[in-house]
Amino acid sequence: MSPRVNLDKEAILKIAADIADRDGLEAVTIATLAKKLNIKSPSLYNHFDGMNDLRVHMAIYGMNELYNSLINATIGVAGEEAIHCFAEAYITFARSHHGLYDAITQISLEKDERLQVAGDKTVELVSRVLGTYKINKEEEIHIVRGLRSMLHGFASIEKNGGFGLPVDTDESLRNMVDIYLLGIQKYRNTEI
Amino acid sequence: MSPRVNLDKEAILKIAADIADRDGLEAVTIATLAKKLNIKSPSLYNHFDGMNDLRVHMAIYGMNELYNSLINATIGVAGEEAIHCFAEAYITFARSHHGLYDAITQISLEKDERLQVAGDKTVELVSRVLGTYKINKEEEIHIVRGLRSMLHGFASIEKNGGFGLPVDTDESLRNMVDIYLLGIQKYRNTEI
DNA sequence: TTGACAAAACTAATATAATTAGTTATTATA
DNA sequence: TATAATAACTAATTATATTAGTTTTGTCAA
Repeated sequence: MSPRVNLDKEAILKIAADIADRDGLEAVTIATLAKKLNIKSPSLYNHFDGMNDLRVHMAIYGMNELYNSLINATIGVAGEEAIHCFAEAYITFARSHHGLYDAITQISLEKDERLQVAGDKTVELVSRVLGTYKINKEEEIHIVRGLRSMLHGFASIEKNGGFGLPVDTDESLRNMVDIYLLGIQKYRNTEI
Repeated sequence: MSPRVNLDKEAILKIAADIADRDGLEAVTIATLAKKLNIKSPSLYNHFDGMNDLRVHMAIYGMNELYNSLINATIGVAGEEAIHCFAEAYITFARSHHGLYDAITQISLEKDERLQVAGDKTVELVSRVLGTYKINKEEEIHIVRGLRSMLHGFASIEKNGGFGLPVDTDESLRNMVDIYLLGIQKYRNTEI
């Protein structure tokens, strides 16, 4: 009857991400997604175990996309510049992938162990980019957590229109990272 | 027939917040909320203009609750200590109000101007707490944005189980704020 | 080449949510 | 006490997620 559409998970997730980025994450329903794919709602269950499973996979897909952007932005740069590149790429991703970024950040990592794995890659990348700023193992973890917090918080607040004042947000980002890096330097001097 | 329950917005929002904190924000449906209030779903429309309006009001309610906690935590303290108190109170609120915190942070402030107003109070409080660290007007805005980003990002990532490693998160918070404050100091010295 | 099997589509049906329309009861107040 | 506003109600509609059971299609082995 209907010519088999031949979908794979990856293709479906791409479409789902498109809907999310265009119309918001909550616009990705079984119904809208199925319609975009030219199939009926129940057919989606051949590929995903329901809405929950779809959300998990969207998050993993998004994390990998984000990771790729971040890797790309930090190839061939080092030190302070690398960190700024990283930060800029992170925020750029969030800005251009509203819905997918929501998919990444609105999910509890305990829901599925593959989420943890996908997230760990990026955490490790943060750590590598911070290379020269490290002090010791434990301190490194704190510093990585701090940078992740700053970047996610910035992306999230900006997305929701939380930076209302007419002051350039790009400059705020650069300033925030600069201050943090200066802080690490000073912290290191104090420690020794 | 049914004895008039005599609900007011505030009372309803308290119950809604309870459900959100206990079972997650998505568990706050018209149906569950009405049931908790011993009324039928359509009766809720006498108090709120539907789900969207309820979400807006939950966010405003949450912002005010958060603001009160923050005010409370920063009375009678000054300088660096005040900022640490502020940060700790912020994270404590997020930890003990998972669902309500989601209500605050998952809404676009452009949806309703009262959201902007409620948020501005807290932004101004951040600014006051940062008192001594200010440099100039524009710089102040960047610094406030930075601190807000850090705190929200930290709360959000922690809530989703993003800090997986067995390292104390309280220490990470203190460390992050310390480094930021050190950074501001150093930044200020560089500027002059 | 064919036939069987698995994958992936389908239809039909159910449960739950949000919402609207129209009605009834209760409360405050004129 | 009568009335008007408020806030509850029932009934009905639409949309969503999901399940059960069926049909189609493509692949691969005999």
